[in-house]
Amino acid sequence: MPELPEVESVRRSLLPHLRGATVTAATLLREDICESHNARGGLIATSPARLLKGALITTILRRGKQLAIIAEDGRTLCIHLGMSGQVLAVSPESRELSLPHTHATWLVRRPNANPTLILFRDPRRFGGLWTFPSPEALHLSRWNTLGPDALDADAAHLHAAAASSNRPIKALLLDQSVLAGIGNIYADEALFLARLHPRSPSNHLSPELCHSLALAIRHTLTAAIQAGGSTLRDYRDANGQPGTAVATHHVYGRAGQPCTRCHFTLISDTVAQRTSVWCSQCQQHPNVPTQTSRKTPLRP
DNA sequence: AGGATAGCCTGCGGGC
DNA sequence: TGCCCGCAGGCTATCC
Repeated sequence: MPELPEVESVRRSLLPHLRGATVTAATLLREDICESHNARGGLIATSPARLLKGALITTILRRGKQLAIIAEDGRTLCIHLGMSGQVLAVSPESRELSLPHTHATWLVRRPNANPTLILFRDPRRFGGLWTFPSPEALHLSRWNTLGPDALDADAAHLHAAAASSNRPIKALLLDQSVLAGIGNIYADEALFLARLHPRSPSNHLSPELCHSLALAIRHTLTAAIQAGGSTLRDYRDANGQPGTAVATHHVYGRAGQPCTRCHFTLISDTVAQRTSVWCSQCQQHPNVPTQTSRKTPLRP
């Protein structure tokens, strides 16, 4: 469930705890959730130093659904939350230390501040940690497979990717190599906003429809970030705060309820191997492209 | 080669 | 009450 807006919310809530902080201890409690890589991408043994022990943290990057904590000397820790992962900043005396499925911890200290304990939890273990000697090594061996960040969704790029595929448009949106950051929730929401049927063949989308869709993606993700992300059950930011974006969902989780636009009953079915919800009245397949394709105005 | 599918893993809710 | 089943989900490996 952590998709781009949730991961961005974690990044923003984590940054005040980590920027300018020194990592005084790094502990891996479960070895198989972490992979360490050398500069060429080869696998090497994980150590506290590779998990940033002794490092001064300068910033946290995000690409799609992945985070990267960057140290002044270049050391880079990539974090993927999978579907149930959490990064929590707590007091070192906190009881949350004993939460089950805590796989790694970092003790960090900022100048003139009390120490903070950072926890990585991931009950379902679809997430994980990856260490690299530099941000370049991360890009080389991991982030190079990702498409542009979905916050920068661009009509021309989307159209180019769509034109070469007849997969349903929803499958294209979920493909992280096309656009990084969209998951099941925001795919459905963006398609609703763009009035596109999730089963629309990608190569039937006109440049105008791709423009509407890119706009809808950016709008959906930006609004969700402002709401702190969608908390269905587990999601929390680094301070333990849930997000309120669920209240703004038009379709996800609303099957059987009336469409917020036309009041028809929203339907649910499997598209691209994912439970999908849409309005059969508002969301149409695009007409097969013609010389005189109509512009479809984007109206929430 | 592109696209569909299986499998990973745990927690929770529904049905019996 | 307790058990079992199905489902949720991102991503990789594998198959067609």
